[in-house]
Amino acid sequence: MNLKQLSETLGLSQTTVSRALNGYPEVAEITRQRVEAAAQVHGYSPNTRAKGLATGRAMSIGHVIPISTKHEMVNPVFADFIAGAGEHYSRSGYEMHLSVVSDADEARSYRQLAAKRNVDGVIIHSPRIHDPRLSLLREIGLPFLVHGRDSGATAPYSWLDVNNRRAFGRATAFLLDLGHRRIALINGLEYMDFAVRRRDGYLRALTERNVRPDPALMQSDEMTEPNGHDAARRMLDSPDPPTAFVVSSIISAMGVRRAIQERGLRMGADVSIIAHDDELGYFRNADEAGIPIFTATRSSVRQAGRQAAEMLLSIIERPDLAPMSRLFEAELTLGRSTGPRREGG
Amino acid sequence: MNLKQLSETLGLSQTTVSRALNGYPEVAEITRQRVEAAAQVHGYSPNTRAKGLATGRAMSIGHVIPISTKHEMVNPVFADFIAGAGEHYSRSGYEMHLSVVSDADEARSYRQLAAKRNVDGVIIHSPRIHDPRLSLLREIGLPFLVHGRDSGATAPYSWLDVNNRRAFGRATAFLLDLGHRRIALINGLEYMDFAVRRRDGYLRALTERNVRPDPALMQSDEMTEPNGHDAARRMLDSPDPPTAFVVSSIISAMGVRRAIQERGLRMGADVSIIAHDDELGYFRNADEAGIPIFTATRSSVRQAGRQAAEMLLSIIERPDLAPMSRLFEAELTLGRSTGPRREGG
DNA sequence: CGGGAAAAACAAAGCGCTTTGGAAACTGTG
DNA sequence: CACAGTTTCCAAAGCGCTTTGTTTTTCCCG
Repeated sequence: MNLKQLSETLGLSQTTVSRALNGYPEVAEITRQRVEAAAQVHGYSPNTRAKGLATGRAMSIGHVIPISTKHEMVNPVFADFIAGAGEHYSRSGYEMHLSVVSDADEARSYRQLAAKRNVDGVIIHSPRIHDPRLSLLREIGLPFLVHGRDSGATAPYSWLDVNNRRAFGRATAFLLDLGHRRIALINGLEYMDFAVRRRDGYLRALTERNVRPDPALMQSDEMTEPNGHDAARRMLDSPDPPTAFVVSSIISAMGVRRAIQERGLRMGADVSIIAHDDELGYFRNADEAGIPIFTATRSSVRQAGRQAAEMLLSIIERPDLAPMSRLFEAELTLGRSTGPRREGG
Repeated sequence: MNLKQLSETLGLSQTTVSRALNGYPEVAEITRQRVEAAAQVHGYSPNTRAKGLATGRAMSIGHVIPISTKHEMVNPVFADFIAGAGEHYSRSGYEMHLSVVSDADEARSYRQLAAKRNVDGVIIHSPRIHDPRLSLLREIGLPFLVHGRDSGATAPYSWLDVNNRRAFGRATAFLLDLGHRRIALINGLEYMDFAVRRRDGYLRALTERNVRPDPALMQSDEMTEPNGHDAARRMLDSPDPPTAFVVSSIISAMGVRRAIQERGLRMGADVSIIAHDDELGYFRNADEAGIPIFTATRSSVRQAGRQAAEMLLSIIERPDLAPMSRLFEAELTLGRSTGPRREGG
């Protein structure tokens, strides 16, 4: 059923039916209700392509998911972020367009998205430092919002981020307060902006307390369980092992915990861990009693997705607005994985 | 730049340019090259909405991601499946349309997808038994492919699945061969078809060896790390604990491992685990030496995504074809998590 | 009851593409 | 050189919607 057929059924013109459905004031309330009822009955929804062609709006947001060519891996937080964003899109009548591309094709992918008029805007994930996507999108004039920040950017842009520096500073300070001095950092890849900020926070907290950072205790890699395990294993087996870990992800933290337990050490009692918790659905950081397994800097990536969607849509609706940004603080939640440094530890 | 402008630049009609770009034989090779070069230079790509309107094809595939209202959780294998499917879509000139909906809105979501002509087909994830989506889609005439199967379906349909019954039968038999008799099953939610099949395989293997299944050793829940831990903890603390576990996911298996280690037991030596491994990017089941951490029934969900996309596209291109299906076998890979039953275990 | 303003409905153009049916420009041949 | 047969290109219609500009209908009041 299309608009023409529906209007014939109703004995009205296409114009009137269209206006009725789109809530224009020029049509009598009684007519509108008649039209809406008929649309309901016949299961009519306007053809997206036709509507988009007529309005010039795609009513669709693009997410370009790069595949790390190195490990062919999808960033696990995408799923939750996208779930959050998707919720808001549906509520607002937008759709979600996904492109999965190898990082080599990323630029081309964005250009096509714009040229084909597939989307009204895009969300940029995991920005790097001096991320070329920002200038590219500015050049092609596609509205965008960055999830994260780009410390190297020269022009203003809209973003949404968690205060990574503060979070990791607090986590490190907390461990220092517990008496730890050998504190390791298991970080994400440090060409990512968030990873640099986290390291900054970590380093600042150490130096503020006159603890000299040790490169041997700093690791930067993809945040997988095996990588976390591997790094922790190496550090724990070294002559002067860490007594605490600050870890950029719950997933790597599970690897760290494994390394700890393999060595007969007890997490919390012998070795402490603070992890960053994105509140991924399948890794709820809580035991049966509801107590966090890991002491964590917590910030829901799902919630970030929702807010990012909301911000991007308002940017699209009012392009004249100045770039907007939102920074939220991560919560430091006490769990079972931290404790005072043991004598001799 | 649109078609009209491009054709004016070239001094050709829109018809000719369109045909040239779409590879029709009616246009001279020399002209085609000229047109293609110009398109390249001006960065021309046809407007998707206009093209879709004219052809009646959306060139887009829908994935409806249901959010479990119970736990607000996104199935973690989606990300990898979608990555695989997305790869194939881009290669074939298709796009990917994602809808995130609470399971209550699922039916409406599919109807809208069809009515708005947003997509040419959809992939159904995680089918249940007597899944209402199959008949719904048949009713509205939207081509679809099921990732998994629906044992309760009455009419034929196209699907792609891993041989869950066989995989879990083999895993269980393998443990029996190692001398285990108390074998637990940590399964996914058993209204999902795959979970039922896995239980079937498990039960069949037990009864074939005259081992009586024990309901206390069978758990069915969402496959999260805490759930795996919780179930394993309860079972291990029971008077007659299991000496081995068959687990439906690497993620829950990590919880099982945690419970084992907490009790001072050694995985492999004291308690065995076989897990199903979807080969998720961030949980590569391998240690530094490349040896699997968990003995596993392995089947790449990413690869499944690729193949599912391929199958669905061919169904769309030739709707007259009979329903097609593909069943692959999971590989049983030996890792460090299994060993013979210990005396007294 | 007539006239003008407000309300309600409409016809048609246009969004950017594909595609049908046809015209023009080349071929080669008798 | 004329003619049929190819090649090569084109004008225009149509996809299903929105929206502009207009017409028709209704309403109110002097």
